[in-house]
Amino acid sequence: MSQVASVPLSPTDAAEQFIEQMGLLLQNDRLPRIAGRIWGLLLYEGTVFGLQEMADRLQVSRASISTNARLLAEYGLIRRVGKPGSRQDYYELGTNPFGRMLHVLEERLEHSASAVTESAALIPADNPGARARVEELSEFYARTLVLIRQHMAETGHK
Amino acid sequence: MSQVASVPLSPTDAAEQFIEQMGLLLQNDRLPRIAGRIWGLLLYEGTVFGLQEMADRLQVSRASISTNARLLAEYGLIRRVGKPGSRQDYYELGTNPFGRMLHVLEERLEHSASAVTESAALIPADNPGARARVEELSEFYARTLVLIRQHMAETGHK
DNA sequence: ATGCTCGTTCAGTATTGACTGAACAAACTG
DNA sequence: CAGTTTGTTCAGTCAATACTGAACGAGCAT
Repeated sequence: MSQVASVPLSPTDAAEQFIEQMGLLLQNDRLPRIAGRIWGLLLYEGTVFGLQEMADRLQVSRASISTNARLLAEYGLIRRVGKPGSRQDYYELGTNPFGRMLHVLEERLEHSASAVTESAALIPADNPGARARVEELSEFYARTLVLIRQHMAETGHK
Repeated sequence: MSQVASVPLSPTDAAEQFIEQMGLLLQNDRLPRIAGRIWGLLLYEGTVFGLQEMADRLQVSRASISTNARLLAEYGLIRRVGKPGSRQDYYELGTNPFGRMLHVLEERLEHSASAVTESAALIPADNPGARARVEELSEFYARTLVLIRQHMAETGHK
């Protein structure tokens, strides 16, 4: 008989599963897979990890951890912290990480929106149809952007 | 002196510029660049285009147009139409294309949300901290999903 | 100093996925 | 019928980019 209902896995398996899931999931948002795994690890464990420690745990080169941890810290999803008596770099979850995710989304949308708006401005006046259609797209982006911002304000994910 | 204010380009240049912009922009959403260009072309011109015609205009193989036009039609962003007396495939903008974009976003979010929810269910009960954190992420996705759906309902982009 | 322990950088490799051209099938045309 | 126009499929190529290992540099420890 096969298991139908979802059954808790062994502790490490559940962690692995989640970490890999995050690797794939953040990859959809154009982050390197390793960045997603780091994020998954820190979220799952909820504690501080050293750079070397993460490299071992995720079976990945130190170089990759270094690069991707800095990337995530840049985005504010994680934060670099010090540990007294150690000269290693440690990382932990950032404050309000979900808000930071929305922020990243917001920035991307902004970028897209302004690209479209600029394109619209370049359309010759003798082509009102094209201009109207492109402006409609531009407004669509603008509305979506407003939506995200409202959401951030309302949920405290500012 | 360099041009500071945005000046309308020649008709074809404005089109090219916008089309290429769309190519890059949709690429951010994990669509092939050519799909973005097709979308840009149909949105800009607002008329019906034949498959061969698009291949010529975009300087791209028929094979690519075929594949990517079908992809966009799948997403509902464009629509395949017939033309009396011709056996070519023609394509035009779909109805409510912006709503379809939101729909695609919605589907992706759904997928991510359920992946996270399933992962949470696999976490052993003796690790309540991890489970709580993962569930928080799961709820974050759920909230965002609700937001998108409200937006779709409100703006008529259903 | 000398040797460690770190993190970063960089050149090279590997992987992924987009794009193409050719071959094909189906449906038309004469 | 043979020959054309059309769309699709597929194997192969190309391009982008993630990842690695090695080299390096800075700071510690002894």
